[in-house]
Amino acid sequence: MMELTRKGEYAIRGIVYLASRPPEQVCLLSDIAAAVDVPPTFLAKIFQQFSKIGLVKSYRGTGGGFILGRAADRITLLEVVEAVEGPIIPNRCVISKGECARDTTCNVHPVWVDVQHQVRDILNNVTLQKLAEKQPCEPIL
Amino acid sequence: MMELTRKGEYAIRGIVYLASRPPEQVCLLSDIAAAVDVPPTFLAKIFQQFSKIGLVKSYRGTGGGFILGRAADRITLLEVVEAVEGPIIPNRCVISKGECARDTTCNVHPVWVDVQHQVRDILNNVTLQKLAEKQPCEPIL
DNA sequence: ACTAAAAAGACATTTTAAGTCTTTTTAGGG
DNA sequence: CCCTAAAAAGACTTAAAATGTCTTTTTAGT
Ligand code: SF4
Ligand code: SF4
Repeated sequence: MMELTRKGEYAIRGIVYLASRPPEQVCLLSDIAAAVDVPPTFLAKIFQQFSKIGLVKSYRGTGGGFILGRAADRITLLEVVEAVEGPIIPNRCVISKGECARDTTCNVHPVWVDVQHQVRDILNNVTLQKLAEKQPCEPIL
Repeated sequence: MMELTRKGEYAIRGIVYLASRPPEQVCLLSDIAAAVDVPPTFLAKIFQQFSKIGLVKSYRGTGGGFILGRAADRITLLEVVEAVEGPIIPNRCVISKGECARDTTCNVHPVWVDVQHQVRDILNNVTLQKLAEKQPCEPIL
């Protein structure tokens, strides 16, 4: 249950890789796809979605490619995930009031609201910058 | 993303209803299904799964039906959900070490581990007893 | 004009979800 | 012992979503 799809996983890998590159450096989709081991045509679809909402900026034609739409420390994992997977919905009754007729009396409903908040909170506190930075050094065991 | 299936939703509704009935009282599947508005044949499959792992106890033949397998305060929502949906897996790299070759260096991996723990923690702290109890009284606004 | 690259959208395949139907097993009652 | 009520088991069906691919179009640099 609650499993991220491959699309979501690929999306994260791709944009984290982009965040790890020097800013302002335009990256070819084919290079990103090769680096993160994702089918190029599939990653293309994903980056088109990113582009539409401004998470990345695209340049067409010769010398084209992608750069981040904003600084890496101002893009959260939550944004990336929701861009391709849609909103975090542990159960349909959290979509909006009235989705389930029982929601006013149901004792389970608040649990899903809680889950939604916790998950969103975790993902919202992780930036692409943090994800892209190299491990400084292994903790001593 | 992360959406409970109908099967999971139906499973919860069914067993919470059972928990709301007097203990030791055998309930007909058809009655439960009608009460929680779930297709009886589908709920039958769900309760068979419950029965196999002891979450409910079944009696066959005339006068048969279902009762809870344990006291309602000793069955958690986590158990119910995992019984029908499988384990809480936000991403496949949390299934086991080695599922993703990148997991030792990947900065995203610990985020999914965190999500898994938080969600499991929430669901594990809700018992069927809490879910079955009637709202005592509305909080005064 | 030629070429490189992303955008758009139609198409294909596989897997999962969401049930249904039929047959079998079990148990109680007359 | 037979009849009936009920769950168990398993095959089957249909619809939707996931996971891609392929082709054509647009854009931009040389
Ligand atoms: S958890 Fe409660 S409110 Fe939410 S869908 Fe289920 S019955 Fe409805
Ligand atoms: S989050 Fe990291 S470790 Fe997990 S599947 Fe993705 S790349 Fe692998």
